[in-house]
Amino acid sequence: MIGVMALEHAILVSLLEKPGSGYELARRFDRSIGYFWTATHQQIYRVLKRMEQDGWVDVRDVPQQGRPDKKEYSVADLGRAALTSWLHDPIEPESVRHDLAVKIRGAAFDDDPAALTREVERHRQAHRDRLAHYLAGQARDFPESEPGEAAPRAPLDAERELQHVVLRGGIAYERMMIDWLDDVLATLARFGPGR
Amino acid sequence: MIGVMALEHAILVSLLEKPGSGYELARRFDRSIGYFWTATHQQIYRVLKRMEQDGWVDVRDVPQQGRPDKKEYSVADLGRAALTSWLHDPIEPESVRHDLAVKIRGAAFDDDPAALTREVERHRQAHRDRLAHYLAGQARDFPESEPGEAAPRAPLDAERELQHVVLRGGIAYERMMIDWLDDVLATLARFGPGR
DNA sequence: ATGCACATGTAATAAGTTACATGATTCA
DNA sequence: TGAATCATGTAACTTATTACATGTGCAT
Repeated sequence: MIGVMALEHAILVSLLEKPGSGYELARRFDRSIGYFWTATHQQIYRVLKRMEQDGWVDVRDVPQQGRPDKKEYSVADLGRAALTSWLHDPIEPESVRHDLAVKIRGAAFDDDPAALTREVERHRQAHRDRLAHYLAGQARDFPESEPGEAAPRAPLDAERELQHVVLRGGIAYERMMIDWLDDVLATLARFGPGR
Repeated sequence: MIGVMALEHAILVSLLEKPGSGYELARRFDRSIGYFWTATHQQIYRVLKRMEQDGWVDVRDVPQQGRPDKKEYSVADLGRAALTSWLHDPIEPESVRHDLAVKIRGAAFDDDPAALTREVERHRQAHRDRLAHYLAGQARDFPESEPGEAAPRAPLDAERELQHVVLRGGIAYERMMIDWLDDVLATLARFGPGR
């Protein structure tokens, strides 16, 4: 078996970090985990059901005051074994899908290339927003990391260190994207007015 | 309608750059276009058939010597209009899927974190290979760009400039990934031996 | 009463992957 | 004759998206 079905594994990692309900998982997938994996609540509930049937997770009904009851999921032994197995299984270096790159090459055949400039500026702003959000998260959750320093000075526990290095990856990605979109805008400006 | 169904649009762009058969498209999706969009030949033949039915592309039987005949596809007016419409339609800044990031956070719950080191090294090598491939392509197809210079000196035609800026994006992405994977390896080394 | 955050789902559709299948021509 | 490249497809399955659907409790 090759590296497939990663949503299950992302859920397992998230539940190992902290047990929670489908709703809570959906919110995490809009935040920290969502930085490198997206999933809607519909998908999460469906997969969670299957994982429960397969014995990967345990469920516990949690009555709540002031809000609807919830089902709290936690990782069972079988789930942990499945995760370990997946972790030891090599995966293919991911194949990227960049809609925006398709649009940029497509702009050569567009009568109105100014539309692309506006679109690229929108995306650039979105990446700036995301970068600001990541940096705020880093300052809040990893205050020990000095600005300009790639790594914390003293070794911490593995879980936190690994969360931090993933966050640094997100930060590097957003910075790269902003720089590249600047390059795209400069390129568009160079031949745009002369058309 | 929001920005969906981008395979059709990637095919339209590719056919506008140069008409070709499904087989040729599949090979392009393993090369230049494949840098930012992947598709198998099965997918391409299926979508091409639908696009033909919708009048987006024209087909022409091309008898060949020394090899099987092929169907050459080219973009019809309806297809060009569909592309323009999609180009002018804003798309969401893409949601990323990084299996490797899931694995990295998951490694905190793995008995054998050395397995992740090997996996990260494999990925790092794959990104180095891809970077070398991109740089070779740049040297071959855009010799006017000086090393260390972000952009060509004299304005070229839009199609080439846009292809080049997309390639520069691929190069920036691979460089960022290699640097980040170095950071990951350093992080793993810091707490790995002490476990 | 209206809207919002919390909470959990089903159904239909679209998109993507994997396995299977065929056939031509060239070259060793 | 056997492998490699070129060329085109079908079928089954899995995954992801979109639309629809329901209900609690709190605050305004």
